[in-house]
Amino acid sequence: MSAKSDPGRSLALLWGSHTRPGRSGLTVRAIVEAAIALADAEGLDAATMRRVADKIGSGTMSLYTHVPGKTELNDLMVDTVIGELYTGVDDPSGRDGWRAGMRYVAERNWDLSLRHPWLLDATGGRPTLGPNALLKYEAELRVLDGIGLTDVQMDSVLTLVLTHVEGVARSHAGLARAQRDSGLTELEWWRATAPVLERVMTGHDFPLAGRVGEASSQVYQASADPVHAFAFGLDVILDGVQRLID
Amino acid sequence: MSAKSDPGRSLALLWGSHTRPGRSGLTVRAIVEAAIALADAEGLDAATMRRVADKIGSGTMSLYTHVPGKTELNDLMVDTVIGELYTGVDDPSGRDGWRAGMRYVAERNWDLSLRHPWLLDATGGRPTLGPNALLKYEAELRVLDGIGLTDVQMDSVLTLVLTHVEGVARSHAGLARAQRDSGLTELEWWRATAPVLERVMTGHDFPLAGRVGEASSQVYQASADPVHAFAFGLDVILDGVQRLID
DNA sequence: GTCCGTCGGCGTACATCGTACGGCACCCGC
DNA sequence: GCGGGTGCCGTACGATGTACGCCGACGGAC
Repeated sequence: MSAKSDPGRSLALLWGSHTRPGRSGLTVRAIVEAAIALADAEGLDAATMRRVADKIGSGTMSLYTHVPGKTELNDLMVDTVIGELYTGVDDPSGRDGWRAGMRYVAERNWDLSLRHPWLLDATGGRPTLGPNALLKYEAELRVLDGIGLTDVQMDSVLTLVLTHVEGVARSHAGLARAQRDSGLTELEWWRATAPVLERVMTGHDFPLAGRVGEASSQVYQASADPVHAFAFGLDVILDGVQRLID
Repeated sequence: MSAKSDPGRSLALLWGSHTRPGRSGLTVRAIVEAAIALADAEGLDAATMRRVADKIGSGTMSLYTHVPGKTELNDLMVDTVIGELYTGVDDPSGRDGWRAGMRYVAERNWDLSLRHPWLLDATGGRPTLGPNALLKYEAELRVLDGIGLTDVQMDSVLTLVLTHVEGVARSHAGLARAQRDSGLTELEWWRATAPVLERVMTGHDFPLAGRVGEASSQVYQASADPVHAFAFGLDVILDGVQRLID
């Protein structure tokens, strides 16, 4: 791993032209798209420099001519898929009221995370100030503009909703990944776990955990239900925001 | 990496005795504690099998006599630090009302994530049904028992609050990590980034993003403020829960 | 007391990762 | 036509988790 870290260069790359080819036709765009395809199909771990290069038909080290390193490639991947969010669909602010607008924002972000689960692993750390990320911020803020919130409150509300979506989406992705890695569905895993858990828990007493856990897993048919958590949490949060506005 | 995955064995390990020594005095407890110390000091990436073994004074492969693999060691680390949550302090349900109780739960979890930032990277996937995790679930549910929520609602509310805390804690940890890795403080990074961003953004127009982003970063003195997000979000969520109860 | 099977401890080896380094060959300006 | 810069890329290094198999020390049977 390199110790370098040049914010200026990263930013310039994010905003620059990705279609200017080198001698063999290699472009930044092609590299990023190959990496995204790999990550979509097999997870972020599969988006290896070697495998990306193979997919493109170039030598591994040739990638470094166009991209400083893995970190910057990740940033490019992130900003690229963020571009999918509101292109070809309605602007979030075109909805009827801030509540419907925020719900729409949440749903679009949720869908994006389902389509690209690796997004959650690739973000974190400093924000990715690419063009599409800024476009997204702008579009989402429009929903909250002019409804009686201060500027800081607008940012806080948006952050709150997005943090919620990210959290439940991460939970969803984690479960899906566990299922893929272990080869066990949620139900199979529970069937293998429950009896051992029962045996090992004898002597201890968890009345509430037992009662509530049982009720929940009965309803969810699983150990957790991110889809339900998404909807429930969004409702509660929007109710709280309502109260903030009044 | 091995392809194995034995829920039964993992559970048994979590609940079993960690103090039974092998021939050279090596115990599961010692291994786990060394790994935690490493992760606390230098991040989860530093908790390598080789480095853990070195710290203990044993051969690398000897660890595998006591622990099936890295995954299971992570689970053990997680359940162990979860044990810190409510030991030696008040039970969350001893508070005055569910609201103060939930606030306490959120704060304890937030503190834990600050003390052990790697926790956020080590969880995810299926839940870690260790003894301390169950104790935590039980203790936290007590806060919400008998206030007019159904069992499923109790689980949903708790999940919502914990998801929020996890999200903002992850944001905090990400910023701290970026600062450590890049050697740039938040302010230094912004000073290096802002001018380039300004230059590259000419021609585009982000009126709201500019206005709101400026106002926020002025108040936070940074690109984001997880501490503020924690408090703000918690208030909003608890207001929403209040409404759910009424 | 002796012997032997079992099992804890661990050295070596392998596939995989990101990437530093340096050589080769092409292409553009003179 | 030719010299220098630059795109391309093969090789090599230090990590990682862990499979495999050897060694040597215990514990029970006689």
